[in-house]
Amino acid sequence: MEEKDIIEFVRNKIADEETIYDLAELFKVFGDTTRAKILSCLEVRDLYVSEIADVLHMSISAVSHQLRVLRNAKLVKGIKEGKEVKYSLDDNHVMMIIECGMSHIKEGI
Amino acid sequence: MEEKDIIEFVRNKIADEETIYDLAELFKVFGDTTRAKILSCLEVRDLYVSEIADVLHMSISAVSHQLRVLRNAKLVKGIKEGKEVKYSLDDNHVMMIIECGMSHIKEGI
DNA sequence: TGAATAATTGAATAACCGTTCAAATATAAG
DNA sequence: CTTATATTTGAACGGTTATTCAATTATTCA
Repeated sequence: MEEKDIIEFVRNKIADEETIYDLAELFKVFGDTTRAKILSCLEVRDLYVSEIADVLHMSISAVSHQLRVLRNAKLVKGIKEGKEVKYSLDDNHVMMIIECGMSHIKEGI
Repeated sequence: MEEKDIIEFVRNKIADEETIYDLAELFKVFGDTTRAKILSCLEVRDLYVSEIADVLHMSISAVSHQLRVLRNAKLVKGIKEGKEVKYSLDDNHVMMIIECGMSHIKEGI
C-alpha cells in the first residue's frame, strides 16, 4: 500500500470528528480530581451538596460549580428536597466507566 | 444514621486519595481532542509520526508533543525503525476504555 | 565526512479551567 | 414579613497546558 493510500485509509476509517470531540469532552469531565472524588462519593450513596463538601473538605461553592459540570455532562442528577438538593449518579454507565479506568490502573499499568 | 456518621461512612468507603488522583490523571490524557484523534488513528493501524501528522493535518511537532504525553501515560508505545518511529497502542486496555466511552456517547445521553 | 530526513525537545505565547469571594436565588421557619 | 439556611451563580485570579517556532539529536545515504 502506497504512503498516500495509507493516509486516506486511516482517515476514512477513524471515527468522525464530532464523535471524537464528544468522546474527549466526556473523558475531560472525569479528568479532574475534584470531579472524580465527587463521583466516588456518589458511588457510595446519594448525597446533599453540603454533605459532599463535608466529606471532601471543600467549599460548598467549589462543589456546586463542579456539580454543574457533571450535570451538564449528564453524569449526575440533582433532585430538590425542600431547601436541599440530593445528588446521585445519573445512570450506571457512569460507574461502568469509572470501573473501566480503575481496572486499567490496578493492572499496574 | 446521624449526619456526622454519614460523612464518616462515605469518607471511609470511597477509594483512597491516590487511586482517585491516578484515575483522574488517566482520564485527563483521554480528555483532549488531539490525543483522542491520535488514539483513534492508532486503533486503525500502527503509524509513523509523520503519518499521524498527515492524517490529522497537524504539525509533526504538535503530534510528537502529544505522543510524549500518551507515552508517559503508557497508552501508546513507539518503536524505532531506522530514522522513523512506529507508534502503536500500548495494550488493549486502551481500546477498551475508548469503546467504553463510545458506548456512553452512542446511547443518546 | 557531509547533506538530508525523521523525530524530539525547550521556550514562549495564548487559551482554558478550577477555585475563591461576593452576591443572588430559593425555600423553610419564626 | 423577616430571618436563617441551602444552593447557585458570576467575575476575577492563578495555574495548567496545547500549539508554535527554532534548535537539536539520530539515522540514512551519497
